[in-house]
Amino acid sequence: MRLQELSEVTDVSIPSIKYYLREGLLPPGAPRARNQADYGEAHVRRLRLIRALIEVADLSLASVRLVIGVVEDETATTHEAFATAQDALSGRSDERDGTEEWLSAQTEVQRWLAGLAWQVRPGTPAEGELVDALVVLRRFEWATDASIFDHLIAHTLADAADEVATVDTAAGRSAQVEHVVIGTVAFERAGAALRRLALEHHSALRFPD
Amino acid sequence: MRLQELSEVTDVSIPSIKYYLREGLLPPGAPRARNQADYGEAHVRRLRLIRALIEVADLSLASVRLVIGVVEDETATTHEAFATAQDALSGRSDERDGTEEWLSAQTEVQRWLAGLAWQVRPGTPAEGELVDALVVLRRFEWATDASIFDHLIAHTLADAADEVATVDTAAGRSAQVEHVVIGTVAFERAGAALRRLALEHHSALRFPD
DNA sequence: CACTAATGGATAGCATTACTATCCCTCTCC
DNA sequence: GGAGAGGGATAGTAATGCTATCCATTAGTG
Repeated sequence: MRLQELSEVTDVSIPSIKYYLREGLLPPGAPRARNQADYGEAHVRRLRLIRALIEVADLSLASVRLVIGVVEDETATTHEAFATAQDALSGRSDERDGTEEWLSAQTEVQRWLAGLAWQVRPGTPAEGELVDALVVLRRFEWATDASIFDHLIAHTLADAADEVATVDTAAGRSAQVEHVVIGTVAFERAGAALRRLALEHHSALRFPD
Repeated sequence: MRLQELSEVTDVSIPSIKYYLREGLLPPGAPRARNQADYGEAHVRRLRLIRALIEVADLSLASVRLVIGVVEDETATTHEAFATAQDALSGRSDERDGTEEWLSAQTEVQRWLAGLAWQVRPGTPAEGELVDALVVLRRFEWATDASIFDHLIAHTLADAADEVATVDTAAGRSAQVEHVVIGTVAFERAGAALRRLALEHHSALRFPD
């Protein structure tokens, strides 16, 4: 497959593909000659992964690079790879951490998480996102402690179990990581969208006017 | 309250506040004199809303402007205001719409949504986000139809009902919209974070190594 | 009443991100 | 043997979200 065909199949412009090649997000094609390269299914898949991360997960190219790094790393254990990928998918910057207000919320979130006894690393970006959410809920007098999140636990845990169960143990590490990444990204977006539709539905029921 | 104090209380720099004033996101303070203005609680709240939308919901200032427009509009009905706010919170661009692949997924999503019989407007950004998610799931052979989202319905609907129930009917329109906006933003972020932590937990259980 | 410092208003500059465009020369393939 | 695709390099660009500087005014401070 030549560059132009790759561009047509994936609906990504040639300059963009060249840019991704320059940035090392897309591996170079097999050099058929000094200036003629051959691209295959792997390149199509990689481009689709990049576009999904940019368009659906709203990641920066820097975060996309991290995710791809995990996908390409065949040395880490399966669990390590999944955990690192989840971190990269967050796209969170830690600029807000460290204020008194933030640290107070962090202490509360950590206390609450400890009560769940989940096997998660402390200090992950996901923990930081929970803290961000609690800070906002506190500022607007929605909540004071993290028990406001209690009702999310049951179904979230069940969903996650189902999603982890779909991982094909016979597949290679890269395919497994890619599978989990796509699942995370797509269901996160779908869940948020469905949540907003459900809010609209219930608002229609409660406020018919 | 003077500009500097407002800046200190909200932890937003003076140039940023001036910028928000220029952009009309923050209403001007009460002019105590030709070049001295007085800011109050409403300005603190508004700045917190802006920062929450930027930092937690990752909205652009253009989308923040839309949300604020809804918050300030006292003429719309409660339900109209909520629905419009949900649209603004999406931050989705419709650049991807219209390809054959996308339209096919859209047809499927609309068919599936019709089966739910929810009272939602067709063509909302949230519907577009569901379509985006389905397109990705199809590309990576995760799913072919929207029934992959079935398991999300029950708890999403229950969560939304709870959230709508917390709206204080005695409060003013602006306070109600602000309440719903903050709830949507914070729980969306918290739900996604908790989902990633639950994935890590279940990955640890299934792949202990 | 003098003086430091903040204010509103205006305008310009800047850093980052994600491309996009242009050259230029090589090499392929019909 | 000539059109055209390819690689490599470099430069340009559009949008976003501030940040900096200047200015004349004026408010508190002693």
